[in-house]
Amino acid sequence: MTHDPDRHPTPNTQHPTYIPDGPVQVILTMVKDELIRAVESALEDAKKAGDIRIKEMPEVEIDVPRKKEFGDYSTNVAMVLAREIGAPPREIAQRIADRVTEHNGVIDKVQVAGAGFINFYLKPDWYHQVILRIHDQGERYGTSERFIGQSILVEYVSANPNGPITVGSGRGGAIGDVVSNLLEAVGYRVFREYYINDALNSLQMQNFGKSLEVRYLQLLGHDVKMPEDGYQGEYVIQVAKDIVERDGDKYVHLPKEDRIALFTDMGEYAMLELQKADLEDFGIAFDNWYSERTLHESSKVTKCIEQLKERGYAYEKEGAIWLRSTAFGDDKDRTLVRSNGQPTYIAADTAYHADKFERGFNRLLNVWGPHHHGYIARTKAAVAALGYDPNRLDVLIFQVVRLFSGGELVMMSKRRGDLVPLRELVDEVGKDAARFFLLMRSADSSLDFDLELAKQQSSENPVYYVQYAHARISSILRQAEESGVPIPSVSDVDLSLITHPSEIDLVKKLSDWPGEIDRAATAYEPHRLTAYSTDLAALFHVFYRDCRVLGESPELTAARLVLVQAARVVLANVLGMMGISAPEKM
RNA sequence: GCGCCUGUAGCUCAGCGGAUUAGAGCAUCUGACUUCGGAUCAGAGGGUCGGGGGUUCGAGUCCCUCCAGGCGCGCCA
Repeated sequence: MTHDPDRHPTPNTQHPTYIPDGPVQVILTMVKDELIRAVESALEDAKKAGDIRIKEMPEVEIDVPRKKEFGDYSTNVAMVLAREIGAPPREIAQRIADRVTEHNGVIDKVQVAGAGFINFYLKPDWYHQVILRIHDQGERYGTSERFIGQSILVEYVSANPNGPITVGSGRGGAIGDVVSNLLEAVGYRVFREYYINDALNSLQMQNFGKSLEVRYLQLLGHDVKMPEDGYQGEYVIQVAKDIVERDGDKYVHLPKEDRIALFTDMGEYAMLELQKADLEDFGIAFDNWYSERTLHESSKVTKCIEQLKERGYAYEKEGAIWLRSTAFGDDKDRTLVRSNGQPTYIAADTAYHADKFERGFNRLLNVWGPHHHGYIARTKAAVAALGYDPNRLDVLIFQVVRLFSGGELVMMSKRRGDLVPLRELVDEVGKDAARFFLLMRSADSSLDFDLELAKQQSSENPVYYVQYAHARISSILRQAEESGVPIPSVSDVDLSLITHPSEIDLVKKLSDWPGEIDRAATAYEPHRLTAYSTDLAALFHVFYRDCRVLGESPELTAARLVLVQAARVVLANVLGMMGISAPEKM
């Protein structure tokens, strides 16, 4: 078994890198920046003229208003300044608005509204720029170079190698995978890693080895009983069967201790293979599988403890060695080495995090399951005790998954819903639906997975709804080509024919994509993508109802084909970012 | 007892560092197909944003407190 840590991060070859070749202007940012500059210039002019008396320039924020009657963008800067100036916000807003237009070419109209908002209406040709850009950038559209030159190691799933990947871990997998995609899209070099909790002294692993050993002996007719806390799962018997089939009874006569050690090893190997396959069929692949055991074997754990002692953050008490994590805000100090001489999980995890930093990553992200929030403080403390800035480590905790079928909570015997094997879920609803549903809620919320809905092939099922939009677009483009209408080149098309409100709404949504990526990536919020994808699909369907593409005048058909093409690009990009297929036919 | 997460429409949930009249899907009711995929679309009803204080010109959003639910608090991992 080879899961030696790869000491040097290598470029990720298994996933597309979203790093663009040349400088990329993010559209949303571009327009926002222009508007910010326009407002700032207006403010400075007003200040010079004595219209507005302020000491320092405020930070100008540009928002997308909730309602489109309020324009394309708006700012609340006048309300922010109201207190300092001591004048009504609307009056200040008017003074700024009067000076804004002369500073910017994309603004069509400026309006003061509400409590003192300045609403901006953009010139229509700005939307044409969006379409041009999407065609120009294709699958790179939406990516940015914001974090170019930075690297991040994302650790996720990291289950014990003693069973199949569960639905709960699957949620972590989907989140980790898509967050990784997002981080790549904003310029990070991303390294995806699975930490194998395979320490030999771990009770879980020993217990697993014993259970496998018992199943093996039972299959060979020996009268041995499973330990009460043993692993009852069917898969343990299957692994034992495989061993009997391959090796027969050759382990029966070994000393019991040796036999258990051997079966722990063989079991782990089998489970890692199983887990890799489970994850692969779920669309997840790692750059590296990092074995906890190797940390002990290479004495990195020992060295790490020595280092902590030297730094004064590890001490001996009652025959054990403790981490002084309270020095960094943890509730209590934590045991690093038990009085029987065996290092704890935390000791290994500390060494592991040190190793991650030593490998040269700028940032670390751990995607952890619901039961690990208590470990954030101690892990950060350990990192800080070793002299690393704990702010370079982020931990994303996600909540439990519950499976529902026909309104009933699914229980597997006595097991919780999130202990159902991921494979069973994927077999039942498919990879695309499984991923979409597991991504659908914010990580902070527990997730109720509706199996019936996920299987449904109707618009009620969001993943079908979104994929249907993509298939529908593909169908239009296909039909255009079949009927001899060539897909025009953007430069040959008169985009000023794109004027219908449904067309404009669609384009505006397309223009949001770079901003959506940026926010979802920097806040580690992959669930935003599911919402964005359904919004985009909905706007396409509205457009489809209102605007015919084929059979209009050649010029209008050409313009709409270009728009439809752009929608397809973005829809495919969103689905691709989520690891979900974008079918041309369904 | 301490810590983390959650509490928004009948249900499942969005609501970004506070801001113009709180949103979506489902469910309910009413509508739309001789033409590009009806696996679609339109309209209607439905909310004291768990309660109470506070900060603010302005709070679902920030602070405090209480209540309810989930999950953690090991010389287990």
